[in-house]
Amino acid sequence: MGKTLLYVDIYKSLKSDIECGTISVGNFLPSESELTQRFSCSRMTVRKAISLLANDGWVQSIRGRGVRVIWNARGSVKKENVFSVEGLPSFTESAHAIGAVPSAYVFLLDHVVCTTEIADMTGFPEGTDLTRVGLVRSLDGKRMAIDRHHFLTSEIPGIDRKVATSSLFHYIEVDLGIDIVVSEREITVEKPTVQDRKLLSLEGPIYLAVTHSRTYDSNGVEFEYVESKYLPQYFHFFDTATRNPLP
Amino acid sequence: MGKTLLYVDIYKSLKSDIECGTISVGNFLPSESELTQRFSCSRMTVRKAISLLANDGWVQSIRGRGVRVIWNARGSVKKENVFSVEGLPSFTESAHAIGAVPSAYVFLLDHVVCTTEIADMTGFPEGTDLTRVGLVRSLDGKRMAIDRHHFLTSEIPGIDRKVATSSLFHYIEVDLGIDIVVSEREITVEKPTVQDRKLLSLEGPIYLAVTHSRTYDSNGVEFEYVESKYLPQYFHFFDTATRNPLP
DNA sequence: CAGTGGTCTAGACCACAGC
DNA sequence: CTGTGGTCTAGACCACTGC
Repeated sequence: MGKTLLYVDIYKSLKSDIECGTISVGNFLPSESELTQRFSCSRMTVRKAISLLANDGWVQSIRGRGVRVIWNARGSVKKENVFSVEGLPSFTESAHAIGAVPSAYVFLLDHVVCTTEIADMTGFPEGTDLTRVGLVRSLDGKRMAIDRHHFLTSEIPGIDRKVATSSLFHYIEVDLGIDIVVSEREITVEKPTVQDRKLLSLEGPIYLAVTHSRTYDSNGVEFEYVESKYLPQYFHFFDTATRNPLP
Repeated sequence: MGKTLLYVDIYKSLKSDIECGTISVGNFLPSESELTQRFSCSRMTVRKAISLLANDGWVQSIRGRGVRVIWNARGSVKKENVFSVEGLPSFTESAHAIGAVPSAYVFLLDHVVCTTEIADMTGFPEGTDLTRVGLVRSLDGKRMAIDRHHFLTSEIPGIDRKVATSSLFHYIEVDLGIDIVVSEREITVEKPTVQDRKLLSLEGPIYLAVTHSRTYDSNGVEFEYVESKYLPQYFHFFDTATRNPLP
């Protein structure tokens, strides 16, 4: 399946060296010229691989010195019992990563026509048909999050209870053959609504971690808008930021 | 200061076209070959500029078709009265961006030697001298966040109450001439401690949005570890994620 | 089919760090 | 001074899109 992209090979090789400790934190990667020889490729290909590592927060390039491996938060938290919200893994993938058994309960599944109000919120064109899916996510039987999806029905047709309960990501990526390419996400902290309280059996005062995101396929079409609300103890988000690009 | 980097010029030019609506959401940028002619440069330089736009979440490349402008959350919230936690702006910069008057109260300023426990938390080497700074941040006189900094004293010496109260970022970047390059950040939602409650005058049950981050300079040295706790109504975080690089 | 972006090569000059 | 990464050129072939 996997076409062998040269820079992906190099990326994986270097990342593996870092994860295994062959190159430890604070030390430098082999120089670009050394890597071009080792992999028999051009310098640009090596640099592409290194830029992937840098974007992931594994390394930092220092002009005149080399490329240094830096501390990476993901490594140290990996095996703890927290549900990590990072990159674009599916709920099921994230659950398996921490050895928990995921399940889902469908509390909503219907169709609506996109109104002006919904269009403002979701970014979908007015008048289009949207599939709404409401899910309560559980880990090892304990309810921990609510997902409220809006799907563009023309792109993601045929969602039923069975699909919604198993894995929406799997259905979209494998069954429909759609590439999930990019997602914009906004994180806030809000009080639960009355419905939230019922769905998660919340009692007393509490706040939820809320994410709103829009997902695009490889054709640049937005096909999903989703609001997720997490119980605070299950919410963990990692980010790597850079301060520079535009002076 | 402003060396003219070609790809930064192209980046700014295209970004300006998008922000002004010259190229609106859903439409395509000029093709790479057209841009190479317009800017009299090689294709790689154009692609570098486009990759910056893509990393910022402005556009999405679609093979065989072009580069499409996509909806961008930052644009629609820009002028609202929310304090945006995004990229690596300083507190003062973010405050000015929404037209609010920032202020700070120093509740802690001392030195400690890095113990094993602190080293685990912050990532600093054991035995080094650390400068601790505790701040309560206010917007227009209303307390909204707590910052607890640990600075590597050897890299960031001379922090006093005056520096801490005005702008730490300005002191580090301008006065000390240190480039802030990259920062790793973790976001969670937690209950306030007793001290948090006193500092923010909190009453009743509430949760805070918490970020932990490590900041590195251009030499790859971690010089700052900071925990920030925000009142929920002031916390907004934006992120663009991609699902691909490593199959 | 022509046009697009994705990958890749083989060079070049520069700014900077360390000796 | 050498070696490093940062920028940039001028090509090439490929996979994919739309006509």
